[in-house]
Amino acid sequence: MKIATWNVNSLRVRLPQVLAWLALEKPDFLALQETKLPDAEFPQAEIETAGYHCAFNGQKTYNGVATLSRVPATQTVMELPGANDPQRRLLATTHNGVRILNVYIPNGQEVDSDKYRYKLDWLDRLQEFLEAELEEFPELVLLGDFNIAPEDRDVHDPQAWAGHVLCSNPEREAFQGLLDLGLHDAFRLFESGGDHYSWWDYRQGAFRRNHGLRIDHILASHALAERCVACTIDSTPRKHERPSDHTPVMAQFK
DNA sequence: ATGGCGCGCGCAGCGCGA
Repeated sequence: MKIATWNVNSLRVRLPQVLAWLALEKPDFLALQETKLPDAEFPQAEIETAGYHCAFNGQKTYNGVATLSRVPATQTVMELPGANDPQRRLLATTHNGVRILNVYIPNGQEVDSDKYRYKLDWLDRLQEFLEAELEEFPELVLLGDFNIAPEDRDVHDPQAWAGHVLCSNPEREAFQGLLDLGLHDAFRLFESGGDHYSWWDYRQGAFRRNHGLRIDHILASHALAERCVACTIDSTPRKHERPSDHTPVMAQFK
């Protein structure tokens, strides 16, 4: 079983790359973030032709998540409990007993801004939701664009980023809180070193210089982590013409 | 110190991302 996540920064623009990547890697699941299109404009026919079912939770212009899968979804949830939030950032689905929580966690813009407070509040609500979900679904994956670099080894220049959004202590503590509920960072099951990133700024030749951050994650419950045999970041799509600034992360389970 | 790129919207230039 292969499970992947990719922030595509507009599915309209990136659809050809997504279809090519599906054909090449043949994952069982692909969680997309920043689809940036309303549900009525979701390219369902093209993706079904490629052999995937689609669950999607989108809006115009901003945000939007979708989960592509070989097995159709049941038990779909599109809202975190406890808030009436118009931003489409969550999609929870079940596929033959495997629970997939696809998230586009808020960016936060700047520490102490309103958007930063919204991010921390969103993470609090995710923590509560995840706790309940783990009781119901032992085989669970929480994956997506977390907009958090969990540790300094996930940052190309930790000194420059110290205390800034994506690296601040409250964000990192919230990330650790998710792990403490019983999740494992799949990438760190296999690789303890630095220089492995999932996002690079479009500017300053950041990709060429490997000036990136590891902010896209696949977190697996105990039951699935025991079966995890690989987790890799595929940087090849970042080399394409008109790339997303994020690149896919994929985990394999026996 | 600032913006640097790419996207959406919509037709100019701005908000946003990270």
